[in-house]
This record gives sequence, structure tokens and C-alpha cells, in this order.
Amino acid sequence: MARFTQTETRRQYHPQQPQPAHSSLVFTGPGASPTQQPLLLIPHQHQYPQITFPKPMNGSEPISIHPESGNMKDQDAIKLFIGQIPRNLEEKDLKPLFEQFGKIHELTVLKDRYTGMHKGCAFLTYCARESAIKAQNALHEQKTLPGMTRPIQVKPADSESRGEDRKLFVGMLNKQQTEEDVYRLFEPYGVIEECTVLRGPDGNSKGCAFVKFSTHTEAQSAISALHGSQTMPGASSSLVVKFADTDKERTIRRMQQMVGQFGIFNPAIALPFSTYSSYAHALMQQQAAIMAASHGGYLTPSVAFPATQIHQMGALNINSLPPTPMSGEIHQTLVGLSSPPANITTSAVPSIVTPIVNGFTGIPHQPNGHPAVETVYTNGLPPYSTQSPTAADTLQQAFTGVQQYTAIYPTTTLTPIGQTLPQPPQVIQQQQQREGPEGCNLFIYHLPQEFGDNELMQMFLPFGTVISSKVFMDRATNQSKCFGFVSFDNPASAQAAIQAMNGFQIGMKRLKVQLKRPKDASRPY
DNA sequence: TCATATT
Repeated sequence: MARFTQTETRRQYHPQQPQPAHSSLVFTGPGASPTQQPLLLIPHQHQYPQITFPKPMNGSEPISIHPESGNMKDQDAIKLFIGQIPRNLEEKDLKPLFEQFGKIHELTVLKDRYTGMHKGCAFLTYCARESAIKAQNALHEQKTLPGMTRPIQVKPADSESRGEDRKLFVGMLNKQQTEEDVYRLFEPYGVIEECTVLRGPDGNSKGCAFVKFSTHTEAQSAISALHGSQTMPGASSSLVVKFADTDKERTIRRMQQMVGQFGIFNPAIALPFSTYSSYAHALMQQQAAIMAASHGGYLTPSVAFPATQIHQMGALNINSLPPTPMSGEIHQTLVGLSSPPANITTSAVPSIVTPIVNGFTGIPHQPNGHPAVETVYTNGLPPYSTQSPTAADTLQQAFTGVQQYTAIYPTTTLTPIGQTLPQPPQVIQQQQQREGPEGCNLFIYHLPQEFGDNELMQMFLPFGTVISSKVFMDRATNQSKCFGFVSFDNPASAQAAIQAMNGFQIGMKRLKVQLKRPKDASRPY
């Protein structure tokens, strides 16, 4: 049966049809014929001897009834993700590079949905699966395009299910059972593309296997029918049939094992007490500098108070509530951000209850987190927590400094961006990763692990208008890489931020804040 | 430790 979705079919037969939101070249050419590819073996992924069953041919391969459409792709074609593309290269520029590995079915440079900005990457589908494999082998990490600092990336797109949504883990098998036995067992529930018994170095079965069906539904039906359905001779419990772990799950599991080994509790990373006053101190220095520079010490509220900028952010719709003018405390600005502050109590014994969602991300989302405005740690110490500080904790503490600062200037009226209300929908402003002008862009290293874009922005808002903040994340683990960028709209703000925040201690680490290294090859415009 | 981006 033909496997084209409606969308794909349309694209195939009407390549000129306008594409929404992104440009896309569909290459058509003379002389192409619908493919009659030989069956390809599924590449082995396991280091142990195995039998891999070829993907069955199920009769009705798509047949072109449009001789002019010369860019039909194989059913088993692979969509490739292409990364590290200079932003001045468009489809037509990239085409020659990739064409040498085979006929291109589709090549699409990714553009920002709203601004049309080139995202520096693309999707590429060859007509033939083999071309994709050749291109990946020849190019991935092998060549660096002009102006790039890192080599080109050529690999299957994330959307190319590597089978993980239709791949089953089978446990509690009898160790005598072979691939063929397992295949027979699962055959009734669908088309099996791959069947592998896991074996140790000695070739002995580990009593488990992977079975990949052609669809998620088939895999699901096999689970329903077989999981727990029987106990194999010699097995200690009934048959286990479940979806195989995804890569991400594997990564997380691996890390959990590591944490298990090294211990997750590490009170030492709780913030040292100096943090409060140092941020306050940093801010006061900054304010003092502004005061000295402006009006001979006469305070101009629009420049003198960090709250001004924070208020502006509220207007930018970081949370969906309209700014509500009222007298209040600055740390209320935290409410409604992606990581609400931890629940600070006003009880005589301050305590923080921070549920750890999991051992890693550890950023609790506390609905209705409502920091009490009057909270004062009269002993000058932060509440003690034996758990890792969350981003909100850390920011909360930082902003305690702001509170201290504002207390010194009681005439100021601060305007919180939101009241404490039931959590608004957490719409995060999609900010463009925009570089500011020369001298306005900061590189920040040694960020707390739990900081995200928002926390980074909050941290630097007191120094000016932040037009972009970005913490780099490891895509596999969703973990911060502990560095990021902040861009201001003017160099003075950037300098002020460097002055105040470079060396700023958070936990055991000190921030490194410096101007972003200028890019040698300047961007077009 | 300097923009890694997935329609």
C-alpha cells in the first residue's frame, strides 16, 4: 500500500504549490523514474551477532503516474538535518554541494516563522536512501562551510523516527530462544522490520530482544497481546513487552545511575550567604555610578531603578497579565515567570519546600508560589535547604539584594509586573536570538545549572534593556551548559553589567561576564 | 568557555 500522507502526496504531485511560511525547493528533473530499490538491510545497531530481517515489501509500492515528476523519493528515503550552514546560503547555493551524492527530492532552509530569518540549518531529502547515507558519510563533521567555526552537520532529522515509537523491548525470554523464535512470536501483530536478540560477548542470549514493527499501532497491539501473557521456561517471571527506551530516556537513565553513584545530596552547592549582599552591592555600585554620572546625584527614576526595566519586561508580555500599577516589592516580578519562586514562608522558622521534580532538572513549578513580601531573614541568612537551589531560589536570593537596596530609597515607587494570582498560562515570549550592536553582547559563563533564559534575563535586567538572553542547553539531556549570552541595546548597559556581575559569586562558582567575542567575519548587514 | 539551529 502506498504510504504517502495527504500532505506528502500533494507535495509530490504539485510541487509548485505555495508552501506556507518557508521557502522550499522541490527539485524536478528529467529522466527520473520512480524507484525500484532493492531491499536494503536495516543497518545494525547492536554490537552482537544478530539476524536482521529485511523490511518486507508489501506489494503496492507507489507508482508514478506523472512521468514529469522526476523527483519521487523512495519510500525508505531518509530526511536529513543539515546544520552549521552559513546564513547567507540559500537552497540554490546549497544544492550543488549536496547534488553530488544523488538526486535531491527536497531541500528546505529553515526560516523563522515570523521574521523569515535564516536559522542556519536545513532539511534535505534525497530521492534515494543510499544518497542520504553517502552524503552523511562524506559530509557530516567532515567539512566546514565558509564563515562557520564548526563543521557541517548531516544526519537524520529528529522527525525521522528512528523507530523508537514502534520498537519494543522484550524481556524475560528463554535464553534458548532465537531471533526466529521471537519473530514468530510477534509476527501475528504486524510487519516486523527488525528483530534482535541481545547477546553477551560469548554469544549467549541475555534473555531479551528488540522487535521493531512498521507502525506504532502494531507495536502497541503486540504489547497488549503479549505482555505478561506467558512465562517462558526458565524465566523468572512472565514475558515483558514494552516500548524500548528512547535515546533521551537512555541518557537520563545513564545519568541517574551516575548520580546514584556520586550522591545527589550536595548541600555544599546551596548558596553561600555572601550572595545576597554581593548582588545588592553590585547593584548599588551600579546605581551609584549612574547617580554620579547623571544630574549630580539627582535621582532619575527611569534610569536609577532596576524595577523600571523589569516593568518594561512585563509590558513585553512575559506573563500574560497586564502590568498592574501598584505599590509593591520588586520580587513580585518573579511571579508568573517560567520558574516561579520557591515558596518562602513568613513563619518564624523560615523554610523552603522545594519539591524536586526529578533529580536533574530540579526546577519545580509551584503553582501559586507566593512569596511573602515582608519576608525578612532577620539573622541575615538565607533559609537553609538541603536540596539543590532552584533557579527561582537563586533569583529570589539575588532579588533579596534588590529589596535591601530599595529599602534604602523608600521614596521610590516600584511597579510589579503582575500580581500574585492563579498562575497565568505560562506563555513565554518567543524572543529572537538577536545580537545587539557591537559592544552590547555579553558572554556569561559559570551560570548556575538551573538557570534558564528567563533567569538569565532577570539577572541582567537591572543594568538595562535586555534584548536577548540565551542559555545554551544540551539537547540530549535538556541540561544547561552553564553558559549563555545576554544582549543589551546599548554598550553602557553592557559595561555596567560587566562591572557589576563579572566575578559575582553564585554558589561555589563565580560568574564570568565579558563581552562576547566579536565574530571575525561580520554578518551581512 | 563564545549563537546547536529540527519544518
